[in-house]
Amino acid sequence: MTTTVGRRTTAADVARKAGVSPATVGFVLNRTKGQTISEETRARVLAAAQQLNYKPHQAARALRSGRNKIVLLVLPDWPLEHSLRTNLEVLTHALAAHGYVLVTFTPLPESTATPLWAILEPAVVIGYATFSKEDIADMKSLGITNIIPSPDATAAPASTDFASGPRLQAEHLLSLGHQRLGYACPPDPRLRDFIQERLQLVNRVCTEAGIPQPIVRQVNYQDDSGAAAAAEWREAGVTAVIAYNDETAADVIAGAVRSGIRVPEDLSVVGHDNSPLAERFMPSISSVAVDMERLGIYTAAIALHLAEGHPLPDPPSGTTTLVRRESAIPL
Amino acid sequence: MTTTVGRRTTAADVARKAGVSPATVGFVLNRTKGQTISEETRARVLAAAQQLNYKPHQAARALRSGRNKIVLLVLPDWPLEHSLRTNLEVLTHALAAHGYVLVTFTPLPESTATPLWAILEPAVVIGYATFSKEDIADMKSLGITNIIPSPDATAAPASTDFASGPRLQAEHLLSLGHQRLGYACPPDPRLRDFIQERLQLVNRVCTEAGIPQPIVRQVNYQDDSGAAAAAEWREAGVTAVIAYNDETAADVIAGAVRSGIRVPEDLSVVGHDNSPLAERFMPSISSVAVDMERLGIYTAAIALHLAEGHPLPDPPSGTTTLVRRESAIPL
DNA sequence: GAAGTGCACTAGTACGTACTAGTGATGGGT
DNA sequence: ACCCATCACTAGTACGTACTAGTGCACTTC
Repeated sequence: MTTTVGRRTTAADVARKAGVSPATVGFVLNRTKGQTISEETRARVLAAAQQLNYKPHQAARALRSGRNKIVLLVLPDWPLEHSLRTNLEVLTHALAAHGYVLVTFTPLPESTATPLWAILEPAVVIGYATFSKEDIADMKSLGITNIIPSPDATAAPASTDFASGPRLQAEHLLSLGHQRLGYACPPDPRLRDFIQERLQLVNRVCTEAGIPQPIVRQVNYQDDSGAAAAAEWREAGVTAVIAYNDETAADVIAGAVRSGIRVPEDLSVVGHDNSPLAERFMPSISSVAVDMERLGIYTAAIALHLAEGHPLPDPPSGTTTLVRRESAIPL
Repeated sequence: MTTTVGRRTTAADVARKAGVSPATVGFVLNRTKGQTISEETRARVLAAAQQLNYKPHQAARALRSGRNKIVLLVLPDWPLEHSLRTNLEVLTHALAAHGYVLVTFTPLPESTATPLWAILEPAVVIGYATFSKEDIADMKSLGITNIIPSPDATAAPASTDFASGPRLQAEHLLSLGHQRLGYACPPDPRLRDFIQERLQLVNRVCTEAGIPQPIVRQVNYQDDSGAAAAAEWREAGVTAVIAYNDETAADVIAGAVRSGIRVPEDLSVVGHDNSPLAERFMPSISSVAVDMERLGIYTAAIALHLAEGHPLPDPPSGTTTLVRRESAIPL
């Protein structure tokens, strides 16, 4: 209840109250190794810090130690998938457990504003899109070396497992006996590269199985592209469609049903992300679920490995599974 | 290309290169008012800073000036509505335009971890849930006085306009001639207070219109509560249902349709949030759209007002509108 | 020509922390 | 009795910035 207006409590205040030097306070509070402090003094310092409600000034700490406890997550400027939200939460809390703070940031392509990493100078930068050469050079010039995915080889955090999603979609439909597939993707130009990536994985499975590659169509809920695509697929003998994500799957189903093609009787559909939409839609949508919980924890582990030298755990496996629902049935 | 390993470029380096004192560098770069610097010197300093790629050390700046440029957004630990995502993006960029950084944070109820505001000591804290007395006391003890919504009266950022959503839902159904209403909400206990709030707004409209208050039912996609609720409503003569959000609306529709009650012919349904689900669902769901773009800009303006004394704009109005779709028709 | 005024700068310091180098005291070994 | 090691601390400094309190100089005013 000491109303010392304006002045914040510093380590010096704690030192004065505990009757020791500021250095001792630092040793106690930071558990500095290589320093021996008597149990009695330690207790006195701790008590004083508690009573004064001492909180170290982060800016001063960062200035002195030359590093802060910020992890910057750079998100792409494209529509976010539902599952990312879980991922963010898990990542936030896994890092917070070690005193780190997760800051998210979406750079706008047209913006000339300083990227956030120049302002925050985070201990680690995680990119959910890959960084450009210029970005990496910029970061390195700022002394930021902990970058995920690592620019000089070594593993990407989660992309390995993400790759198995499209594979699962294709294999699921093949195992149901479908031989002629369609692929549905949203028209959003920002997604182009990702669509290509997923599509290639699907193509590879088809090639391996000795069936033709899927017929690709863009589908949108704002027009009748869903119905048009469904008709074309039907014409071509397609019996099952792989959708880029659950929303696109819903668009395909809506387009098909509205033009008299039954799902799943006439056309099976598989989505991706296992979003709430997939569970709620009528018919409910078979989809690929990614265990964001474990992936988030793994990403946090990589970040802490880079920042603090924590041991690096093995990459998780089996984080991607297929959830069977109503929208896909055997041929 | 000077590979001065490890050492970062400081204002002193710039000063040396430009042949001036470090103070002058500060004056030029910060456009300190009350200081006159010749045009020639200014240009020389700017050029030197550019060449050395000088970026002020944020921690040092924060330490010296006593304030940083972080705005902390505290998000509640409840399922996020779709619209929030847009809101976040707008807020992030509106603040970034003035050099501020938006950090989001979700405290976990069971967690004993230090709240993020103690670590970051942000210039402004924005809460999308209201803060507890303890939280506010904690912030004040850390010298954080810029809190939104303001603990000592004055306006909340967006809640005013959020309040009109439930009102719009009810008025829309009344205008379609419905006299006996149902209210559907998700069972999530974390949402209880918000459901209560929205429900009361709906109740008020009903009372004003002289019709009975809606019959409230919890609805969930995991069981047949949707079908059960639909049956009970029908029994009671309910012809239209207000849903807490679009997901709940979808649950109601799914439950009704699966048990033979047609939507909208037998039962009209109105959602809230105008999420992608509302557009895609079959039937598509009439819903309340909130203009997150404008609300985000307004929230940023409040934050900048508190942090920098920027002028406070008038609160936006008409940010909430009802989008008519297939799920609600005249009685 | 003395005093005053404004310009264009500089020297130097404080912010709060983490940590290095050092200091006195105690104790063990020979 | 002497030396050295260990313990338990303390004095003091550097981190990079923003800004206060000057300083020297040209130029005007009476």
